[in-house]
Amino acid sequence: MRLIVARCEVRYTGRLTAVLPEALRLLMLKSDGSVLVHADTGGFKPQNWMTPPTVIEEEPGRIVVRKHAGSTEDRLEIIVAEVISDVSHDMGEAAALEKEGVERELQELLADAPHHCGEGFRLVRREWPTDIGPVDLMCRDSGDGWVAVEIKRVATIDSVEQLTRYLERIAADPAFASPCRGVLAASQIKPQARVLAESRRIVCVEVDPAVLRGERAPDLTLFAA
Amino acid sequence: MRLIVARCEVRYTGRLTAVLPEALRLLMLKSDGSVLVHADTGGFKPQNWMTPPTVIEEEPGRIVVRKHAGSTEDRLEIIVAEVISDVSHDMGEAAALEKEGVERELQELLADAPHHCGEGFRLVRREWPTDIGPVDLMCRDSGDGWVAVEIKRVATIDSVEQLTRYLERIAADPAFASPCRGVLAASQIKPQARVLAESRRIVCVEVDPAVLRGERAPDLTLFAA
DNA sequence: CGGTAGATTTCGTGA
DNA sequence: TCACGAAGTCTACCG
Repeated sequence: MRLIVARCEVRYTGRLTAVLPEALRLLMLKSDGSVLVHADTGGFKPQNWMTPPTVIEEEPGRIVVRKHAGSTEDRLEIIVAEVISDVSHDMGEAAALEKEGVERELQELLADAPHHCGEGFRLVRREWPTDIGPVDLMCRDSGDGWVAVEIKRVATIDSVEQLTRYLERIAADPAFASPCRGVLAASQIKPQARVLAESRRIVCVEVDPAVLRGERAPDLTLFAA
Repeated sequence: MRLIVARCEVRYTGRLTAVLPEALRLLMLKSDGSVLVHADTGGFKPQNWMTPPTVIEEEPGRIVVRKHAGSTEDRLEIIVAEVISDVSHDMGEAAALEKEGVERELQELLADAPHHCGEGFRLVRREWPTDIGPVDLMCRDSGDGWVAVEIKRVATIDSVEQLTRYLERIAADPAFASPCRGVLAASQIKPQARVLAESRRIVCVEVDPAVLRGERAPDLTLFAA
């Protein structure tokens, strides 16, 4: 990784046109071809950047980063007025991130305990294929009726639209003799999503990942213990 | 801005739990409180991070970053095994980014020239309010009929869903005596969005921002000149 | 390579 | 503060 602290002007042309007036910034050139321009503020996001694959050309006072983007070309031009610091570090391989708590884990937990989505639910299969994408969980309820379960970490209006599209496709599928209803299961369900879901007769279920993992008893809060 | 190159292990707990095994990485501490952990690969995104507002505690061999996130707390813990480099730079204010070419500009251009959305279109108002959000442009067509125009840079299935919701709300609004049709205007319309739109009798219009800006003549390509 | 869905999305804006 | 929509979203996955 090469780190350059420099007074520079930056121009980007591609999906939009942008100009950063001359100022002191950090230029980060990664070994995978990424180029990031960071200011001392602005949080997470670089002020400007280019993701791999890139071609980097360097000449005194100027760094040009190019990238093919369909029929056109993305171009990041850095005009360097003054270099304060320019160092390189060989970092080798940085082991990948291990994480839990995302939607994938929620789907695994609910697949192992589908009754948390509704009383008497039994799993038929995960990732049930339809012609517009897979339903997260396809279940049968206590009356043997079909239930399509859509799982989200945070359920929004878009989640309801997504499940609605699946239900439309399933309703149009002659393989389904009996009707299929929908359940939206999520750690958090936005109020507007809940309203839209219920207006479409989709059942909303909020699930607590800690309960599913067995780390906390259901129907108990921290204060009730 | 403080730049630390160090062999370190990183643990994050908050919206999820994540662990980065010990490896050589760049730690970026911005003056606004942002903390970013970058590897030499992985492009745009830090391997781990925390956005302001944060509280940073430092002791030998350990940096802890905290942040209030609703009822709980986000915590980023960096266990530093070996420091390779540790430098600080005063960067002052980096002037803001100036950009054009985004959806906002497209909406302004089409508001000034609504006939690009359909022959004889006249603008009634921008950001026409409905109870589920504003319609980008509300127009009248050559026959004095209502037209709701949704503007996107890239139109996807979600864009069609959004416009459909607006049209549903407008149809249910007693203030509209005559029916309102929908037009989806975008620089690029995804094929599946086009199919869904046309199945719902929504007209699709692809617009070229360069033509709207008057930089290029309509109905001419670069090769036709 | 294009399309879809997820993300600790982040980020801005308006109520 | 909350909620919604845009983003040069970026990224992984699947066809």
